[in-house]
Amino acid sequence: MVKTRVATTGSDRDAEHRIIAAAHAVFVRRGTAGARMQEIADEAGVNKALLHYYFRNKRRLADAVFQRAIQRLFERVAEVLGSDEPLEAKVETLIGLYLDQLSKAPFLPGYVLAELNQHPERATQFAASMRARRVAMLATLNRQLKARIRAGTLRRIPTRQFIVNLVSLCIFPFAARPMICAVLNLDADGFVRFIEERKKVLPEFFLAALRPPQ
Amino acid sequence: MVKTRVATTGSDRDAEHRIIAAAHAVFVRRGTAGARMQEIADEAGVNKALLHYYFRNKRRLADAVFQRAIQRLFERVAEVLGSDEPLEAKVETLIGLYLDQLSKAPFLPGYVLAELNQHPERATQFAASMRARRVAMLATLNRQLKARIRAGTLRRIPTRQFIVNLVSLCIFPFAARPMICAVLNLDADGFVRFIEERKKVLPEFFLAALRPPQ
DNA sequence: GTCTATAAGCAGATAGAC
DNA sequence: GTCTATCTGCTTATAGAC
Repeated sequence: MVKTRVATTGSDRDAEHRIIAAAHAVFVRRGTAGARMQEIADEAGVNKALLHYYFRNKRRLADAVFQRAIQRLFERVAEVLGSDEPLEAKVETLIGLYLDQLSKAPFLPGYVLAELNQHPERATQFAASMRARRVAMLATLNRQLKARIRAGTLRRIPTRQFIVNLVSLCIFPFAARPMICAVLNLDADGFVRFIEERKKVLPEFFLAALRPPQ
Repeated sequence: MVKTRVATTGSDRDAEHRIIAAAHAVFVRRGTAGARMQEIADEAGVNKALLHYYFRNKRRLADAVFQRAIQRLFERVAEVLGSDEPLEAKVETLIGLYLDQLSKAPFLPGYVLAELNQHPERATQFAASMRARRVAMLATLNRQLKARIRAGTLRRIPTRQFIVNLVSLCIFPFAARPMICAVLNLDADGFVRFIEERKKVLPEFFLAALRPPQ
């Protein structure tokens, strides 16, 4: 008997979808080693055995979740970085995009970084899923920077340092959220306001750093 | 019978010291949930039971390691941030100190961030160990920035954004090391060179961002 | 496809000899 | 203080009914 699929939105479609959504939530907050299949089953509203039916074992489920996570985290960002938009506009677009996107998934960066540090094989998985975009993105950006430096309208900076600076300033506050909240004495609401403030301050700050000397 | 302590250096003093050094290594690379008492015992060259003799259980051992880690990561940094050194010098000192220190313990930031994200109770522990320095540090820095902004020798920026920017640019490259190596196609040696380059580029970049408009 | 029940393995923790 | 041996409980994974 074929089950009739009702067109519903989002998280309560079919069991498989509910499971991976639940797995995402649990892996993100506990890390792969800390996550429990039982907790995922509970959160999905199904039995533990069903997780194995769909994903065979914990490892495969974790792989699927990680793959989804890096896709979410970098898909649109890589597009923007590699686009032909002028440099200043690109920086502003990227900061806005990142801060908005991460505001909606503030624990994603911490999860991805932890996975990459604790499971070396993830780095390979990550590299593979980046390979397609990596080269084009670097080439475009490199060309833009070189041209502007030659024209004297940009402070001299290696492309890779430019990228790492930009990404650091966007991602770190989320990855280090508990640390920042402790040091700056912020509650959840205070952190939201901090990020709102950051949306205004960061583009100014970054663009100022790019202006040539004198 | 009292054991005669021979004055040796570093890691092979007594069993307790060997255990915590081993625990540090294992917790840092696996995370608390992924770490195994057996692996720690092996790395310390003692039996599992001895870990329990000295630290009673895994939780207490993990607490001790985490406490050590945050102390190493922030002790000297907080001193510099709260000192009365002039602003530009302070920035240069801090960047140099951070990049040098983290070059020697490149996995520490990833571990601390992961712990803070995955174990909410750690945030409390962290906040407690910061409380002493936190207020003084913020006050000193705030005073410096305010004075310079009033004098027109500094771009207007909220103190907390200043701190987060500075810390992001220093710590993130280490916390995201596997990610950065994948995107920039660096091996272990390439990463070291990247950081060396960064020691020169980052102070310029950061100080440029602080210069007032016009 | 989804469940219940259970097997199999492992990790943390303790008892007790030396 | 340090070891060997062992227990207990938990977690993943499977068997098999519906």
